[in-house]
Amino acid sequence: MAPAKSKSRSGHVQTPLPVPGDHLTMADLAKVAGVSAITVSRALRDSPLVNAETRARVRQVAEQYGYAFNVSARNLRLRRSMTVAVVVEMKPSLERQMSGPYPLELLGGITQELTSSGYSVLLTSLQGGALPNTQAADGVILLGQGAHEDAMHEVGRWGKPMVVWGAVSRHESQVVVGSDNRGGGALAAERFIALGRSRPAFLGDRAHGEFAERFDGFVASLSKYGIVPQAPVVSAFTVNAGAKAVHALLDQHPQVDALFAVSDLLAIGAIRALIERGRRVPEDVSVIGYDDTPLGATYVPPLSSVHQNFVDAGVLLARKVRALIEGEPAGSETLHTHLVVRAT
Amino acid sequence: MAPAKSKSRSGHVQTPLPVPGDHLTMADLAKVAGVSAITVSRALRDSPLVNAETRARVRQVAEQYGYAFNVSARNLRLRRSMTVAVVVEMKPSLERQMSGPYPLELLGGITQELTSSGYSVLLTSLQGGALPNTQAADGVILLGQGAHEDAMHEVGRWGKPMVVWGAVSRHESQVVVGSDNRGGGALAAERFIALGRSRPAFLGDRAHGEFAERFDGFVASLSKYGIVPQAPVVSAFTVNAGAKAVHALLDQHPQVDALFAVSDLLAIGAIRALIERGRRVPEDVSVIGYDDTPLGATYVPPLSSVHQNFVDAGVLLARKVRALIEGEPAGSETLHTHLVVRAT
DNA sequence: TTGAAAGCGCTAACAG
DNA sequence: CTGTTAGCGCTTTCAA
Repeated sequence: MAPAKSKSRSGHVQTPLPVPGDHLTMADLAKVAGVSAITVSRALRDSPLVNAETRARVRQVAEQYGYAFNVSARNLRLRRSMTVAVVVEMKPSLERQMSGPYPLELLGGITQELTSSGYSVLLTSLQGGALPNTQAADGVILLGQGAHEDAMHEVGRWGKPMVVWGAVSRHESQVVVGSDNRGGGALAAERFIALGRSRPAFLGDRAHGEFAERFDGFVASLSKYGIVPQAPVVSAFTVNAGAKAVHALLDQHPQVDALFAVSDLLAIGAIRALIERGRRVPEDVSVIGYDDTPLGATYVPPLSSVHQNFVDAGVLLARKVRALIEGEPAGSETLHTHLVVRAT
Repeated sequence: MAPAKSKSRSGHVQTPLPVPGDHLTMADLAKVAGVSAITVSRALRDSPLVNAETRARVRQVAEQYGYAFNVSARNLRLRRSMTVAVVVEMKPSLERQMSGPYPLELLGGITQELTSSGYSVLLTSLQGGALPNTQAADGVILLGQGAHEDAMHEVGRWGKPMVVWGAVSRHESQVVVGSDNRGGGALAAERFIALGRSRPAFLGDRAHGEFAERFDGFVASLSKYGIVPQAPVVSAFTVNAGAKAVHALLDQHPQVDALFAVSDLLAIGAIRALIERGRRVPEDVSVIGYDDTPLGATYVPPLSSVHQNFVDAGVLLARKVRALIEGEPAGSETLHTHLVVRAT
């Protein structure tokens, strides 16, 4: 009395043939298609080890029966998860505001590239410790505003392929993708020079790796013309912080004629302060922001800003983890940056 | 000659005991701790079916040997993925701008709630069709700006627990979480009434479900005072669209004295247009935006806006899919909304 | 080109 | 409280 396999919802012991809508396995499909399970597996993966005809038949059956591939089984067998964990700081705080579409575009690029190559994207934040699921990822991408040194070390300890978004120069031993911050700073400097400005200032917290690089590029380019910029203390990322810093700056250096801010938000705060102090923008003071946010673009006056393509950045991050996971080499890389000149 | 198991990196056939740093299984831990694999499994899951002492020993060994739990194996065995797919529109387009921290906060809330209850968050976009990985999720959360009817039906067809972020009233048969859009509209209306305004207008595309609700709430509250608002055509989400709409509105109805916009961006565009047309804000025209973005809060003048807590919304979405997955009931729900009164 | 056997690491079900 | 047995669904050998 060999008990017939009867998972089918139809439930007839005499009908081992599955029914569309059932929960199917490759073995079930195999039965229907008159082949073995391994052949189904091959057909579904486009293996060259299967006849084109057979493959077509199998796929057709799979389609018809609404077969759903079991990822867990494959992963268990392959000892891989085909998953990349993305660690993001999702709690916008006062000092560290996740403004604009920036992180979302980055996520978009990552997701697009990774999913189209068969990986899936696991979203995680830092709080709460590493989940088993996160630890099972084949690789990790670290986002956030660059201050995640601790996270970097923690994740680094897992010994997994890891790629970081941030300031490239800071972490020699890691694979880092970042925009060309020095180049961005240089762009702003050159623009100011072209406009004949000679008393520029830099607005941004240089404790932040990426901003330090922008500052360096800014300073280096200006120094070719014998100019040394002011660099007032800026405590935060917000419009108010920008305004406050500029008020303080004007108290000390009323002749400032150009401002380069590390974010559009800061730049907007700067413009506000300038206007409150009777300066005209751009007649008296030129202002350049960073990130080219829609916010800046549609501000009055429309803000000139350094543009970075975050979607591309996301794609690049994804490619690099993938390379690392697959044992190929990958190095740090810097993304091209350009200046969008608008009214300011 | 029974071949000794020798996965250990140490490689000695005589040393079946694993070594810290190896790739370990529960069976390996079991050997070290002098128990069986199932006991290890129970200990690690805090099952009551295991002695406290045994549990402690097992956990200690696991810790010491750097044991990594294999999620795939558990998922295969349990026939679950412990994963929730989040479908997001990550490509900010011109008409549908993902402005502000909105989607990221939502994601933050979702991630926080889901990961802390053992689920992981799988990020997916719509393009490229449903990946096997996505289809394997135990549940789905649909984000995006509400126009994802097609996605909703597609995902609905998978027959998985699904929760949607958007306009609650639109989809009776689905579990929808959304902010109290009608309430938000009413809040704006009441504020205008309190300010003695009598010729208000609504700014936003009513083809969008959530905006239609805001409009309804706005109209309903105003009607109690016998007031019918203007509702010019607004084509997009941007500052420019807001400005354009208001210019057109002023051409037709120069006496407008209050504007309620469905987004802060739109509201800012509106203020710009008002000023260009010589109107003072708020002396001549009151303006209220939506979403209470940092952008609006720090604008000059600081924008009054309807606030919604997106982190809470994310948490709620997460709780509801989880409930659905676990077979508990869950209904649609509306989130409290309040008006932040600033200068406008 | 196809198939049979084996096993990835875990846990539910049933003994003991 | 602990253990034995079995099997989740897939794919890498190896053989035909």
